[in-house]
Amino acid sequence: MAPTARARARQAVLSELTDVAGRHLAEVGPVALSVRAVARDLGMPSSGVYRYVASRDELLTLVIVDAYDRLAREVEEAVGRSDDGRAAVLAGVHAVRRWAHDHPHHYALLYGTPVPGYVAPETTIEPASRLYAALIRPLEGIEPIEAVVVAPTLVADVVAVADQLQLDISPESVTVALELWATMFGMLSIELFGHLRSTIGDLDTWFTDGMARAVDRFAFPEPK
Amino acid sequence: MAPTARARARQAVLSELTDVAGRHLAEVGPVALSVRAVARDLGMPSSGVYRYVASRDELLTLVIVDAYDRLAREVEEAVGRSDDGRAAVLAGVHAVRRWAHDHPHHYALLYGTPVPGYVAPETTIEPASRLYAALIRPLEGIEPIEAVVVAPTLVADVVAVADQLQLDISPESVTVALELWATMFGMLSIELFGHLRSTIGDLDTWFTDGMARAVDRFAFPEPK
DNA sequence: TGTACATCAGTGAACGCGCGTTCACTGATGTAC
DNA sequence: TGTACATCAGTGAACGCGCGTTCACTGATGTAC
Repeated sequence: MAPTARARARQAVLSELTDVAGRHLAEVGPVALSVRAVARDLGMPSSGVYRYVASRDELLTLVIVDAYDRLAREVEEAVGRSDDGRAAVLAGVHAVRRWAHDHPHHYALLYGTPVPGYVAPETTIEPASRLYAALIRPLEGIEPIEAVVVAPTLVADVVAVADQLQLDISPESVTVALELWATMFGMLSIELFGHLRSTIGDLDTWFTDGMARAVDRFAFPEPK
Repeated sequence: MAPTARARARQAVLSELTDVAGRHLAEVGPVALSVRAVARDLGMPSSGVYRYVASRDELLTLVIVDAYDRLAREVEEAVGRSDDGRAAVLAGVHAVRRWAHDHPHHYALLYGTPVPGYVAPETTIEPASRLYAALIRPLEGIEPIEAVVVAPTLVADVVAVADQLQLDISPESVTVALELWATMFGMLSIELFGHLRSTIGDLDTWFTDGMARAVDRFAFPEPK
C-alpha cells in the first residue's frame, strides 16, 4: 500500500525539521538550540513543531541520530576507499577529524560535554556504534606489536565489542584500538575546544603524526 | 600599611562568592550557573554581586581560575609524593582522574566543550599551565623508547613548551607527553561523559592499564 | 462513485518562568585637613 | 582628636528578553460504508 499524501508530507516536513534544526545547531550549539527559533525558520508557529516532536529533547535526538549517520557514512567511505589496513585506519581517523572541523558543534554534541538535562534515548546507541565498527573493521586479523595483557575484568567487555560488531578481532587488538580512539578524541577535543591554547601551531601535522604513531602499535603487513 | 577593614571584608565576600559559585557549578554545571541563584545563596540581592564582578562571565572566570588552582595543587602533591619518575607520572594522571570524578562539572568546565558565549580571558592561561608543568616535570632527562621524529613545523612549539616551564626535556619527550595527555583527556571524557556507553564496565582498570601502557613509551630507569 | 464521519497538520493566543543587567538610593567606612 | 567630604558595599525595584509548552480552534485529508 503506497503511503498516503499526508504521510509523505509528514515525512517531508520531518526531514526538513531535522535539517533546519541541524543548521541551527551548527550555528548556536546544542545548548542554545531553540524550538521557537527552528519553528520560525520553518515558517511555522512554535506549537506546530509539537505535531512532530514531543519536546525539545526529542528535537535534539533527531539531530543527534542524523549526525551519527552522516559521520558514520563519511568514515565508512574513507575507510572503504583503501584496501591497505594501516592506510584505512588512518583514512578513518582523518575523516573523523575533517568532519569534526566542518561541524564543530555537531562534534561537541556527540563527543563533548553532555547537554545539561538531556538524556539520550536507546535510539541513539545503534547509530553511534556504526562509527566504531567502521574504524575497527580494518583491524580484523591484525595484532598489536607490543605484548598486551588484557586484565581479567576487561576481557569479557572487550570480547563483547568484537562480537557485537561481528568482527574477528582479538581482545588485545580491541584494547589497543580503544586506546587509539581515546587518543583521537583527546587530540580532537584539545584542538577544537582550545585547551592547550595556542601552544601547537601546526595542528594538522600534530594530529597526523600522533595518529600515525598510535596506529603503528599494530603489526600491519607490508602493503603490496 | 595594613589592609583596611573594608578591604578585608571585600576579600572575604569575594572568596565566599567564589566558593558559593563553585558549589553551584558543581551541581548545575557551567551553562546553568546563574548570578541570581548565587546571589540568593549569599543572602544578597542579585545586583549586589555586581559590586564584585562585572558580569556572569567574570563570575565564571573566578570559578575557573579557582578550579585550575585546586586541580594543580592535588596533582602537584600526588606527583611530589613519589621520587620514582614512572610512578610519579602515573600518580599525576590518577590524581587528575580522581579530581575529575569528584568534580565532573568542574572537569567539564576546564576540559570539556567551551561554555557558549564565554571567552576565557588571559588570566586563565597561567593557572592552566600549572597542571601541565606538574605532569611533565618527572620526564626531565627521560627519553622515549621508540624512535620519535618531531616534524620540522612542530619542533619550535614543542621546544617552547619545555622552555616556558623551564624544564630540561627533549622535543621527542614533550611530543610523546602531549600524546599521553591527549589519551588521558580522551579516556576521561569517554568515561565521564558517557560516550562508549556501558561497553566497558571496569573503568578503573581500563584507565590504569591504558595509562600504564602510555607511560611505558618512556625509558625510565629501574626504580632502586 | 458519493456521502458521513474521523483523523490530524497547522494556527494563534496565552501561561508562567527565570534570567542578566541597570539605576537611583542609603548608610557605613575611610581619608584629608 | 574632631570635622567635612568622598568612597563604596549593599538595597530594592524595574527593564526587557526569549524560552518550552498547552490549549481550543480550523480546515484539509483519509476512511468506511
